[in-house]
Amino acid sequence: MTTGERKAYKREGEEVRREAMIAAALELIAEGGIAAATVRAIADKAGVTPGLIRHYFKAKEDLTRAAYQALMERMTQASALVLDTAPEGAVARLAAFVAASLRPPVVDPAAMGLWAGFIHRVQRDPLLREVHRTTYLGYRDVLQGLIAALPRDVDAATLRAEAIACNGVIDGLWLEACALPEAFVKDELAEIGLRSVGAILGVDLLSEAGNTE
Amino acid sequence: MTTGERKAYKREGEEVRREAMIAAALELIAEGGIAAATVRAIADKAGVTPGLIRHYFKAKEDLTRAAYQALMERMTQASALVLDTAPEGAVARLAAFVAASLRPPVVDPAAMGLWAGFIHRVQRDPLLREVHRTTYLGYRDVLQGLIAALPRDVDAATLRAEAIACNGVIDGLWLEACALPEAFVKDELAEIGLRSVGAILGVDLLSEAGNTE
DNA sequence: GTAGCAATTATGCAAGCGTATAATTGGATG
DNA sequence: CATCCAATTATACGCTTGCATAATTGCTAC
Repeated sequence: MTTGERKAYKREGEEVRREAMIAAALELIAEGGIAAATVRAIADKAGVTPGLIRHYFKAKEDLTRAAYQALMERMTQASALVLDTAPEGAVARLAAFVAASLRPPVVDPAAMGLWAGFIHRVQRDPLLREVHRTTYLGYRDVLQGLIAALPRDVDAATLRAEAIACNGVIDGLWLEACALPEAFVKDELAEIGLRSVGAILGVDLLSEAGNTE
Repeated sequence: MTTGERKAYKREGEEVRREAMIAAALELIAEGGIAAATVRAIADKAGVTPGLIRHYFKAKEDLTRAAYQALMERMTQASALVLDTAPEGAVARLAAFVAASLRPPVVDPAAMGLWAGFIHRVQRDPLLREVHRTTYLGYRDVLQGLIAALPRDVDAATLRAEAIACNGVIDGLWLEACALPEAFVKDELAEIGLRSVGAILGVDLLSEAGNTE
């Protein structure tokens, strides 16, 4: 049976298909690296045929760009989401934000592999570079806003330097938690992050965020 | 002229050829990403023919592993080198080490792209993973040794946490300096790094390292 | 010098890649 | 229920890839 029959299919809106292809590409890259995200594999995982990818994306590079943008949006949204349900008080909000950035699901080896896979292209493709720049500065601005709300008195230049420094701590610890998760005990890095950011800013974040689930 | 003539060559020792191939692979990955490091391109850059690669490396994966190990050794050696010519005094030595890690040539977009290109394989290949683990912990041990030499009184657990935190700051700032060099003015990140590490440890590193070349 | 072996080059292959183009078909429209 | 177009599938092409294997050649020992 089923000899030479054409595949049955259902028509979908453009948005649905594009998102399915982007999701499929990200999954494949996470699982097997950039090399695994071939047009055929993406089509397969998205439930379509390779030709359709070309129909929605002029070239594979365009799909790659869209996937990177989607990844960055997903990552920053996950961090910012914590603020919606965060307690009141500047110190507590900052603590919640820092801790959330250093715990699952933000800490996720797959996400780091994904992110790393794009870096080389980001360095060379101006469009990807702009996405990266915007995302990074946006994240830092949120952090800087949280720092500015602290009950302290600092000038603008100091504030900027503090935001860069805290962002650096968070990124660095995030990286290590993702890259070598078994080298640390649970929540060790979140605690270290709170202590370090607190030390940089001259604020006690640890007692305020003792049990943020 | 030169029709169908076989390539003239010179015999070399095994070590020479292996190193040439590894160097060629790293250069290609830095320039064009993992995908650019094909067997043919590597052979070309190393001045040999593709077949010779197979002669010295059972499979391309073996060459990849050797290249990663070489990269990691190169990166950590560059950081540790500063300590040989560093001034005396625990505070000054630590300051020199931190500052060196956040300035060229350690801060180098190409090196970061190279490092990122390997991450996915590191996460999956146990041999690469072990190389990563050893390198990371080795670097952190050096840092922890510098911190331990400070004129302070802390217990072992605190020392470990401090080393992790400082390593995180350095890594995070290194990452940002490499990824978005134009977003910071010269030496801005080195200064921020010194201030942050100093704040975490309760030591003033800035005045001690004002003009470290 | 010449014999011999390891180092090196040359050639070929099967598989997979991205892309182009042509043939179909689902589903709204009248 | 026939029409029609966009959405989708199918097929094919030219290239590149990693790898295997066979043919050569530079060097060294005698």
